Amino acid sequence: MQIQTKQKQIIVLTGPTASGKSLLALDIACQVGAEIVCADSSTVYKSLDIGTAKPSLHEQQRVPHHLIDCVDIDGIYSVYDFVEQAERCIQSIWERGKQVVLVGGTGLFIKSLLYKTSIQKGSVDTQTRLALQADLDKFGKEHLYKKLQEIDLESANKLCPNDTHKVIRALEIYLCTGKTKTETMQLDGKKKYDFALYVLDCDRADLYARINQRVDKMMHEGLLEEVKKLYPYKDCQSMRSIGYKELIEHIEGDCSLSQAIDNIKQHTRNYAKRQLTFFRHQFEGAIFASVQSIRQQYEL
RNA sequence: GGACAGUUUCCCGAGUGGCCAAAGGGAGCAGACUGUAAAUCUGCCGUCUCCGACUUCGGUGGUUCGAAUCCACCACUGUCCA
Repeated sequence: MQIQTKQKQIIVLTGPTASGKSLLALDIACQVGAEIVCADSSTVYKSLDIGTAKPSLHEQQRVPHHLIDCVDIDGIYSVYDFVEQAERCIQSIWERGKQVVLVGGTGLFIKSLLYKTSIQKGSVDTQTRLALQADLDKFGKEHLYKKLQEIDLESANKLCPNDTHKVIRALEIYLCTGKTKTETMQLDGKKKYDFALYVLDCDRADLYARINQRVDKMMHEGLLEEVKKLYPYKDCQSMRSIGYKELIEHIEGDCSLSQAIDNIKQHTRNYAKRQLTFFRHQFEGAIFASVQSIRQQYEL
């Protein structure tokens, strides 16, 4: 028996890593007859399997999953790519008369997909970015920050000179489009889809314990072997994911295996906390709920 | 049994008479977030009736106007010699 939901309302399931999103998504998708779209910046990569807790092939057979394994390990992927692909996926799922369950822990991806944003082609350019990076190395972060203050004081005020990452991006937007970041962002904010957004929430101590256990489980499943195999790609964007960069350090002899494992656990916990902060403040109307209560709601 | 070395705030670790509630890092908590986001960055972080007060630097006494810093003894830890 399937419960009745609005076909074009997207069920969004997010929450910190290891909160049980994937399994819940699977069950809900079965229950309402939906397909799953993943909003996860790591599972998009091929070959990153164990460390990203990617749904197994068996699970992927139960319900069609989209946006998993869609980039090569040495490829680059950005929010722009995600939004573009996700929009297409959603469209085709709807055309098949199915509902969409959007699951994932990458808050920025979800936000950019669900709300109107000025993310568009042409505001990014590797050459420009490299040049800005060179400026940073040569003249220092204060110099870059001053430059941003001159062209876009509003953006500069929101940033800290130390956040060179974002200062560079703001300058890049201006250099590529002739418009400031503040100008390009003016039209943003409206909802693009009808959706119900759930944030899986649980006791912090429980979550941290779950994370530790999951890392141990990944090691048992052969994470180290996976990383060893991918070692030649160690400098790729994909390999900066938690679980991979730490084991690379160990393989290169910078730390013991147990130290590397501890680091993975630590970084995952730190990440989970950051995710929670993002969910709390970036989504209006998000429903914070336990896995239990959501299961009840969907009669699982 | 003897010789050194050490004991600092949750952890690591600086500090060797006043400028020390005590550098720095980590953890923790809170926050920011539009094309690297599993990224990048910020704030708080002994207690309080919080522009001031109070209690801390293994323990107990002592020297001093003043001690985490000097002295004595005790406790524990580490290395070395027996």
